[in-house]
Amino acid sequence: MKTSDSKYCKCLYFTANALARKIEKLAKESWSKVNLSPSHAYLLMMAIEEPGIQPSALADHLQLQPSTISRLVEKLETGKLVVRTTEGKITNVYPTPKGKELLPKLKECLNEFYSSYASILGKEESAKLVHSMGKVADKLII
Amino acid sequence: MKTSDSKYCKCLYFTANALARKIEKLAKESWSKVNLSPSHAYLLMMAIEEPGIQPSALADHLQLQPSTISRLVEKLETGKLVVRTTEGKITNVYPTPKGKELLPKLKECLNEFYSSYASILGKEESAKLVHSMGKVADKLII
DNA sequence: TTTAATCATTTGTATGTACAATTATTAAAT
DNA sequence: ATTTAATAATTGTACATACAAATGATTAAA
Repeated sequence: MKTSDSKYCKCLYFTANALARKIEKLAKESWSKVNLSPSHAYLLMMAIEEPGIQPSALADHLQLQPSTISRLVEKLETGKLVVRTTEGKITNVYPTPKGKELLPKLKECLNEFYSSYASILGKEESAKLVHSMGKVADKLII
Repeated sequence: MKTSDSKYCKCLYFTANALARKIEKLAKESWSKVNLSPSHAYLLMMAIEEPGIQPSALADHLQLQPSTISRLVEKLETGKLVVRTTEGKITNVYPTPKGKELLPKLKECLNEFYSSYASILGKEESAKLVHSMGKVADKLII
């Protein structure tokens, strides 16, 4: 059944979640090549591009709760892709060499993901949607 | 930080999920009055409006996996809001009297949720967004 | 009629996410 | 200077969701 045939297709909750789940699935496929979930991959990319980035900044950029960031970093650390150092109350997250090595592949996955949805939705339409979703999300400061 | 200020604000994965999480939060607040998560509430409403509905139909309408439906129904059954009967390979989900009693409150929550986001986003803009998200979700048959 | 395939649903297990509480550190206020 | 408040991050716990495998029932094929 199509999303727009559902009984609740006019509900923002329902539609936003249905869409997010489908996109998540597509993204997971793209990142399966590096054995990372999309969230882990984005976090790792941030740590590579901004070595020493703090969990609070990661939470801001990824729009996730600090506790979630802890868990994500924990897992990447187990996989030896990042390391944490703590001085005082501040923690820094650095990529390991193994993590840095992954960068080209990560970008490949990202591009593959981009083009996979662009080919389905159209480049312009998807960009427009992303923009309007972002605008709406901004207003929902809860 | 705003969603549109994030490093990944142009990524469909990131934006769709950030938006969905924010909406989920808003929805949870609305349904906290009946002590149900939004998904449970929608499922219960469907069971009330279509007594005997099958898990597979629920999965279709709610765009969730059958296993997820099992778990949702399980919990509603524990709370004595629905019951399951099984004949052969087919299961039917019926609301209990206690479940049915909840209907007016459920609709109140739904309306409160609708107006809470309409007041933030505007009635027309939110309707437009829902529509375009639905259209995109339809294309993403994965 | 027996066997195989398909279908509807449920379990086992894992994962990402969040909330609330906690620890540890730094800054502010009296 | 001591107490209080604020900040950064982590843990305990819980939950919605999904995948893969298993169960049980029906239908189709041999």
